[in-house]
Amino acid sequence: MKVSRGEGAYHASMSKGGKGPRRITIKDVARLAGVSVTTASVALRRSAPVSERTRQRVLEAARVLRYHPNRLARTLVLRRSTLVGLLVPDIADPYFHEIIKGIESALARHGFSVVLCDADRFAQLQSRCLAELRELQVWAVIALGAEEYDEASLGQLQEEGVRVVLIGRSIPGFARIDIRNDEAGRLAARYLLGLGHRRIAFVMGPERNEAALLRLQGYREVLQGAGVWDPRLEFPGAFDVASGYEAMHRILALCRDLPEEARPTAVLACNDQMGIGALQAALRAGVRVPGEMSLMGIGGIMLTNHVYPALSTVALPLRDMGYVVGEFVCTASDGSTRREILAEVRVPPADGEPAPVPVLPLRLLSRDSTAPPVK
Amino acid sequence: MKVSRGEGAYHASMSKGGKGPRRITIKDVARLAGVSVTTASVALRRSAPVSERTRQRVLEAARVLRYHPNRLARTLVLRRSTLVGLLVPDIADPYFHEIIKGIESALARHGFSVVLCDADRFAQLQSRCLAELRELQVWAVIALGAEEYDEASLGQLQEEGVRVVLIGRSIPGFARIDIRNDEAGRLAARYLLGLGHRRIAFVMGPERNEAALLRLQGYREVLQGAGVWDPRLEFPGAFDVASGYEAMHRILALCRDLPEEARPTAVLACNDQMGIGALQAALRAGVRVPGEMSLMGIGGIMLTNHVYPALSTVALPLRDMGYVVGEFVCTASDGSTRREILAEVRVPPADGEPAPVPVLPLRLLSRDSTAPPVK
DNA sequence: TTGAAAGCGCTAACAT
DNA sequence: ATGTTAGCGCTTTCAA
Repeated sequence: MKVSRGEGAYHASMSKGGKGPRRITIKDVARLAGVSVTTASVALRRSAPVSERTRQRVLEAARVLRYHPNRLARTLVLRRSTLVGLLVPDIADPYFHEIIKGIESALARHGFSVVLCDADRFAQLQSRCLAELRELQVWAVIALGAEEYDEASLGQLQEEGVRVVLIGRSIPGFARIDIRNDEAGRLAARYLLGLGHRRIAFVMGPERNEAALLRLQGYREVLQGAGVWDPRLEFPGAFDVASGYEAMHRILALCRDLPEEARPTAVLACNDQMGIGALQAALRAGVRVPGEMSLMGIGGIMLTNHVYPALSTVALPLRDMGYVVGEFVCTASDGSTRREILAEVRVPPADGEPAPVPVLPLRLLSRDSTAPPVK
Repeated sequence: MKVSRGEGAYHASMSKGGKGPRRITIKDVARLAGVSVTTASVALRRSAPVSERTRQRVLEAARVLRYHPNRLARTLVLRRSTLVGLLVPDIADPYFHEIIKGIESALARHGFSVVLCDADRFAQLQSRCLAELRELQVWAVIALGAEEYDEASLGQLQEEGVRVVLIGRSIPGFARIDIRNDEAGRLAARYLLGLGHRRIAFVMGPERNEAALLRLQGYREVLQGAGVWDPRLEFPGAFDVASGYEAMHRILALCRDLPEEARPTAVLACNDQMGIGALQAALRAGVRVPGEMSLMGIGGIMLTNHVYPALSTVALPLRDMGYVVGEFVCTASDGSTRREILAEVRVPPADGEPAPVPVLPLRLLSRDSTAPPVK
């Protein structure tokens, strides 16, 4: 069980751990540097004054031994974890990628690590994931875009001091950060209107999805404002490509039943995935895009640029938002945990505290799938 | 905020932790059940015989208190982590999604959690990620598809007893699991040949990417076997959509310089992303697909089904492979760590031990982007 | 069958 | 400036 300068350290290690060499601990560093464990710790962490000479000795020992601190042990004693749980309904959903990257880069800057939980669209798995994260003593949980949350588990976590942040859905009592979804809907609708379209169909998102509802609301507002809203032009969808495909089928079917002037000339999909599905359905049906029909999505995922014709869309500041979330999780003090942050708009000063809300602009990407309607 | 019958337990907690309620520990459970910590532990883990009555009492207490064990503490004392590091060059790359899902489901079955490290294509970040994972005392590291690995860090990790598994690249001394990339190349080439194509261009992957090289090799073999291989029809690429786009531009330029009969009639991209880029470039250039040019990819990512026309491809058993990797990491005993596993083919019996290699078949997906060449 | 004690790797009082 | 002691939450000897 002795270690230090390595002669036989390897040998001794075999005794306890069972298999594999024991890892280097701060004890080894201390021994090699000829100081106490405390001094080694202090020298390494600069948490108290140490003579420069000893500090160098300790650092040198750590270098030689390739010492890396055991973060689990540190967490245990400090009662401050560096693990953050990321709950995502489907890692394959491109909508989350930029967000995750943003989150990761913020967390990395602060020395946090990400535990990934792909809940795989199952509500039941979500509870298990949350239990797992609790066992791992995570510092925070960031929950992405699920329609349904296990509020009880989430609540318990928060009770226990874990920061919980929701994206894409708000539940009273929980912090939430999101982009301005309603504004995205408005922006897209205004753009289509500006192009000259009057009959603009909408492919909706999942019924219980708040982000989807907000985008729909934005669309409605603008169309109503222009006096061209028609509820019959709103079609159900579920955020996935297939449902966009189906929706477009229904839209085309409707077109056949309608007189020329009553047909929609543009389709706004509540997200890019559905926009891409719709595009595919239109092309397959022989509909020219944007010649006969303009199509657009919301989101700005890379994919929209990789279809032909490239899909117009509203680019959401997903990565920046992710970054904000990461920063929030790392820096928020306990009191401010229950506030909402909406990018793009400064939240009303909730409790006098200066709102830590960066402005994350939405960008309209006018590409090849949209054009003025043929008269 | 109070903890069941918590006579005073809660109170005591506020003293140390600083902020937030203390989490329930096994001590609390023991106290409530009126037994020692040891007995509580034993009852919970069934690690030794306990009277049924006490066991029930402990279980009940744990239930009431909503006790969840601290996995970090357990790891510390048991010297057996439940964390597995996942090193991925780019979480947004769809190629990894199914693999990750497979890995996750296997790991979850065994009670392991995933620490995600998005190395973001930077070799330098990779070292930091690896250091981070070591600090987290991960049980294993699964490294996905990087061209370049920090072999030193990886090696040290393995020295320390961490299981290291590589996907998409082999380094001597490390375990590796992958699909049969060469076979995928062969399968695609044979299919195109079978369709009647004789001049088949190939868009290559990154030069140092082993999976890419193997696919290229399979393609060459088949074409050479048929006596139709032409090195001038091999174009550089980098696995991303943009490089597929560019490659197709070059191919089309070549077509203009070539006499009718010497022009390629099909393009095989080394992965789906480049196939999609090539498709886009072709469509944009007014080339009919598959009328004038057949296009296909390798991989079988969802995306191929969401472009128009749907891209033919070779579906790789990515999810299954991921699952195999996960299982491997959880179950492998130390001795077998340095073996290679290739799906689809039984590895040569390395050391007499029965090869734990499932057969994961490749599937050719013949879709709308490929057709016989026009004569 | 149960409990007391020791210790995993680390850090923070509190001495010295 | 440095070392001693205690303890984070847990499990496992080893006694009782």
